[in-house]
Amino acid sequence: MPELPEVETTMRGIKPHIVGQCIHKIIVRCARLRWPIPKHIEKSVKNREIKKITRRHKYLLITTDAGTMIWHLGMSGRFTILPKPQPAAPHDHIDILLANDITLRYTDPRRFGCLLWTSGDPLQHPLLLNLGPEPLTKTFSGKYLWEISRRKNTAIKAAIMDNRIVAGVGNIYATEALFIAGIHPKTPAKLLTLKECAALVTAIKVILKKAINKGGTTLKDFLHSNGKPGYFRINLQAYGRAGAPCLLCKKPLKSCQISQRSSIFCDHCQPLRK
DNA sequence: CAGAATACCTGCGGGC
DNA sequence: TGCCCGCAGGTATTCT
Repeated sequence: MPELPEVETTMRGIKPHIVGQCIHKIIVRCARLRWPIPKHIEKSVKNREIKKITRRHKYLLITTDAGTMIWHLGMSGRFTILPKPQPAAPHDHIDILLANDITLRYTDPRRFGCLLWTSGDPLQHPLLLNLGPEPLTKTFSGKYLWEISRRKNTAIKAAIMDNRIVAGVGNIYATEALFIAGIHPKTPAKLLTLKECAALVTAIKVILKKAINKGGTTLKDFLHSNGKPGYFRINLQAYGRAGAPCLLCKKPLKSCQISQRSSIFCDHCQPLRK
């Protein structure tokens, strides 16, 4: 159930095992992910060398000498590195067999993930073309968020989860960042001051970096005989704590829905302005 | 156009 | 115990 830090950790975890390796074969057991896996994928990747793996938004881009696999983990996708072939369990939809005998396995119970292929520049793919800046770059600044918010009536939480505004802030880290910045998630974006936007952007960067660092400690777990890397969770102050006492003022945290997603906040520490 | 609802799936925990 | 319900960290697509 990956957000950006989990995708970043996944990338770092599998990278040393797959880059430079030749793809012996790809086994697709179930092609019905969010979109069907292209039929030609077997032919496209066979005997190709993996040149690099990168991340844009929550997409993992595995580039070979012939083209790029565009991979998304959806809500429940994960990769496992298997040192030798293993029987497939339920939801083990894809295996990539590498020349070094290692298998890169993709498991995804809910099948909200996807595996697509492009022979061109993956950043020009329709799914990636209109994404906003990466949250950990300088482009994503308080001033940027403030300016783009001037014409946005929508709740600030919906705005920071809009991947056209900033790419890769999911429900957990949006919830946490708003708590840290002391901003009510339902505040109309256009009401935020420049100072509040700066605080929110800083909070987003801090929480994402903290999570990525925490994920770093699990990197070694990617190479397992039968193991599953499993996602980590940093200490969360708001997400998942509805009804529990606010860590700042002890009042019970409240819950509400924003864009069909649950949002946790403290109505004392994150007062609503309308 | 913006913004909100809908759709896609399976698994899990809680209540009865 | 077993069934039913609501909920889950994703986002493209469809709607109003």
